[in-house]
Amino acid sequence: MTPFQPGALDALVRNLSRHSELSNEDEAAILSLPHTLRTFEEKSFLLREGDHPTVCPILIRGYACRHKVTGGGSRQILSLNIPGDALDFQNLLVEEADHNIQMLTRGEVAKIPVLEISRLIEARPAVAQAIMVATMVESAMFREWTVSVGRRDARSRIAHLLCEFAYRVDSRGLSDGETYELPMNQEELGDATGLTAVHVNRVLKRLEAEGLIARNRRAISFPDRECLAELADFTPRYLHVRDGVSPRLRRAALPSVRDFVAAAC
Amino acid sequence: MTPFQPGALDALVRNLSRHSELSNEDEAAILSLPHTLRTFEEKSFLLREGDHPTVCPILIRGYACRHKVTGGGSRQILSLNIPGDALDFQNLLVEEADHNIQMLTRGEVAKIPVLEISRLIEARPAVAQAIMVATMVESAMFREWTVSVGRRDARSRIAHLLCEFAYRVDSRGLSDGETYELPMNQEELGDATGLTAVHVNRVLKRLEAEGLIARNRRAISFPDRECLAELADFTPRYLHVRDGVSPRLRRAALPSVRDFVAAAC
DNA sequence: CGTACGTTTGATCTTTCTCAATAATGGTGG
DNA sequence: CCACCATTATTGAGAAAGATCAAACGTACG
Repeated sequence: MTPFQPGALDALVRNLSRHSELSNEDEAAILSLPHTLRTFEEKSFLLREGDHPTVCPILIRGYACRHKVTGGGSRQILSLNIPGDALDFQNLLVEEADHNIQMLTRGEVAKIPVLEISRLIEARPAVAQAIMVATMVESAMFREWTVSVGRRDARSRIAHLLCEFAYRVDSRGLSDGETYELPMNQEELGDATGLTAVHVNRVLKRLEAEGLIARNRRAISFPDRECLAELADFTPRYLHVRDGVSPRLRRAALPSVRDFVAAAC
Repeated sequence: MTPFQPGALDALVRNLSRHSELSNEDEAAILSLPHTLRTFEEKSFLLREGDHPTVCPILIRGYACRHKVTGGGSRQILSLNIPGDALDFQNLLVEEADHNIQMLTRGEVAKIPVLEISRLIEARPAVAQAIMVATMVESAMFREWTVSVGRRDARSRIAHLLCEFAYRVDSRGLSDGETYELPMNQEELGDATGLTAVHVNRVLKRLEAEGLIARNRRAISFPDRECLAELADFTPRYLHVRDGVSPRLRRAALPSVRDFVAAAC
């Protein structure tokens, strides 16, 4: 457990800035938030249903997910978290957490005392607003996730998850825009999409055979991104990114991405 | 359009008080928020994807839902709204709404200027907190909805929707605790649960044959609530109601409800 | 009384699940 | 380096849940 690791919260700033305008002072205030850094192993829980959280964990490195388990024992993954995500704005204000947060891979987490967050919110309205917006955008992602699970077939569902993951990773500057290391196995992909691992496998093989994705172990790339997005019914409006994705991607953007960027200007 | 209807915002206060502690002054401040009242017909849109909302609509009478439509034209209903719900905290801070809000029945809506909400939030921290909490609880409902659609079979899914609806209506004192007028047809029930109307019909008939529900047109009652909740895998923790439901129901509560209430004390 | 809308029912077809077995893959200890 | 183990991926065959298509039946309402 390392206290006050300078630079650890860069990713959080990059995350919040995607949706909101932050001044240099705002950014500096976030970066200097007191926190402790800790490594968590793959599959370790950061929060369990029923807990009452007292610190706010920020994912610095690695990947995590939110999930709930039904009475029958099956699991539904509700969202993926990538570096820079605040993992617990969702539970901060309620008595008991209603879902679990679990690491998908080994990674590092910065924990900020809730009190410090409260202080920052009071001192800096722009930061308060940015946190609210980030939380709302998270809700928007939950909604789109429901649409996928409820109304898209297995192929679109998986394609949609891949598109969203790639888009989010890109918009935070975490990828080369070519290849994405998917932080989960086919079982977990099934739990995320409401399918079985077996069916996930068949769909992935089909997408591969159709030339829509290329795989090497868990690394995935998209030879024809536009076509995949079309099939996935992926429109990034719900991600509410202010300026679209990185310049590199903006050039070669999907039509829907282009529209979105144009509309946002 | 009637301005300043006194008493119209009672329902909002009742809603916010379910999760947060509000002083008499806080409640008075909410009740005296300037607003206009308007009637909306069944199926009319209160908000469309792409809109930028400038007022905050509060549902006073009648029922509404949030939904998204896929590229293929199918609809996924994401949540039901009942009197007292603020319909648009979710979109207030983002540039473009990412989903639609549509009346399920005829009803009345109070529109509060966003500016007035901002003022109130600045003046009364407890109200700000209550609004945040209500928004978080809404997110929790989105998540549970996803679990239903992703991991429960048709029977449990519909049963779950019925349990949640009844519980929410009860906890806001909008029912006699016996019979519930479901504000939607079987097509809409299908769009909410990710099923077809035909299959919804078959499941309803089956639940009826099993004695788990009784129907008269759209009015539904639950002869064996406990058993239905069991089958639905319904645990109201995610609704984060502070003191459980009305005293009447608390007496005859489901085991899960009872546990929840006990835990909350 | 006819029209529109919603419900109900039957027959058939598809998608996805389940069960089961086999093949890769990566890591471990010897 | 190799044998062994656990985990994950892949494939096949059969079953089941739910979708689709089509028609009939009610009921409210103009």
